[in-house]
Amino acid sequence: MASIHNPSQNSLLAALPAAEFERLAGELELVTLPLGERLYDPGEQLQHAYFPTTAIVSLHYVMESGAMAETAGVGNEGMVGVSLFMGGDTTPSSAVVQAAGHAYRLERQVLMREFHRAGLLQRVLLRYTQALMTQVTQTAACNRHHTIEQRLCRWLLLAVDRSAGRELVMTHELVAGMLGVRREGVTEAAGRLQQAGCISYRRGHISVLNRSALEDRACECYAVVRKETGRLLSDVRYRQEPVPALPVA
Amino acid sequence: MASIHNPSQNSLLAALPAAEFERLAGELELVTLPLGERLYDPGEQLQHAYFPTTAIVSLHYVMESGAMAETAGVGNEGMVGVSLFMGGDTTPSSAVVQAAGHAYRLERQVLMREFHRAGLLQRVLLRYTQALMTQVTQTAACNRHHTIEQRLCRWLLLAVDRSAGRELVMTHELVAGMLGVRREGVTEAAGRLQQAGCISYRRGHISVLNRSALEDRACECYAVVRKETGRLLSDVRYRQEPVPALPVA
DNA sequence: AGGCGTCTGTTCGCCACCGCACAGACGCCG
DNA sequence: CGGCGTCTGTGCGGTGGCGAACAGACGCCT
Repeated sequence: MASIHNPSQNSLLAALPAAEFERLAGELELVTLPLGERLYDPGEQLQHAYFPTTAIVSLHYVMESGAMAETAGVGNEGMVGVSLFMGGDTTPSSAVVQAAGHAYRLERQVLMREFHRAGLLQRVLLRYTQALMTQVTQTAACNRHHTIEQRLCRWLLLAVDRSAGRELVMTHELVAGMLGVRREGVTEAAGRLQQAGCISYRRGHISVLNRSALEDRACECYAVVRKETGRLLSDVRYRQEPVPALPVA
Repeated sequence: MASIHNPSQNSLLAALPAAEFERLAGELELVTLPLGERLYDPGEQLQHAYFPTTAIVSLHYVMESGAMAETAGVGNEGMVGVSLFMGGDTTPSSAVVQAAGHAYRLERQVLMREFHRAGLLQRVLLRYTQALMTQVTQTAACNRHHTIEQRLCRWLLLAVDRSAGRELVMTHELVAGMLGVRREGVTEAAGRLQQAGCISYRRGHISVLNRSALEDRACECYAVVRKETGRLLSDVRYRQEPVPALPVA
């Protein structure tokens, strides 16, 4: 049963040299992450770091008014819980499972211990944190200057890049939460994209039909995030089986 | 002449134990940063890290369209150039001097060497990076949900917190660039704040008259950033001579 | 003192997005 | 198979912010 799961499905873990990988492998615990599960809440002391393989996790911030906005997403290219090794142990954000799947998790103490060995793991984690920062930065600018439709395209592309297939289990309502907009706004934008043949959807499911058309309608932010993630994690990339790989220089 | 300047005016440097501080002191170069100077541009290989003392630096992102938005500000509580030790050497953002003043800078190689000693400097820098991430995250959410007036209040408060006095040398035009809005929007919002007695301004200068009134009109984001920065840098705080210190738990 | 570049004030039409309200449709579950 | 909860479609008025255009005012510079 566990044979189909392997820590090296996560790019960060896969990037480690054999010795470090082996040392960690014994400590990694495979967990199943159901849709909607909260990995941590604002101000909460983190106990584990998560390395998603098939799951996708969304980092977001909830305002006093209840309004929310996603600041970054994490798939098999990254990890959840960077503040463990950055210090401070908590953040004002929360992390919620956006697509059910699996992840390997590591105890807080184990992660800290390995991080402070100053081996390749440290290097990989810091680089990933830098990529995460880029993503958040881009989201900040994007939120300010781009339309709902552009941001929806960007979000869909980033989401399918992290998925095995091209169908997302996702309602307009949830997407609206991620983008920090009204549900109706998503319905309208999605309707236009469907009419244009970029995507198709039915109650709770969204499929990407035409990647490049979506990329044309997306804002520059998608390409920036993708390119920068590729650059920083060089040989370590997003999972992208059926995807015509962007030439990551 | 140099006697009035001291590296310990920067909180991160001041937080170092004597031994580490001394070792660095010889390598720190005092520089004068004039308004508008660009410390780095997107994609450029960084050569120095900057630890501001009296200067304030703004990190921002410029879109293809030319529109821009600040993602974070750095004063004497922080440093510019975290990507040096995070890896990757470059970022898609740029750093521009927002308020003229001084900073100490460190050669790239020296910073790297000291960072990898894994002493307190590393710890301090990672914690600061975490605080920076909080600031960017908050900006992302704020850009999505708050009005120009609220964001202007937040921005003014963060700016005076980093300044010695309560007057900022700053035009509406520049502020608009930071907030990623039209100049006219800033003029209108500033007009209202002046009428309410929160601030006063004249051509190129803005003075904060009533902090608490500004705080009331600001969005929650100001308090979150300030509190989180205080928490992460515990004994290491924003300069705040005339400011009634927030109880930083 | 005069002149000019920059900064500020104000106005007007326009549009993306909001908040609300409600109709229909899907699909799970008893 | 019928029923109900959730999700999707659509329409309405309201508004914050945009883009453009221009008048006035400040203040530096000669």
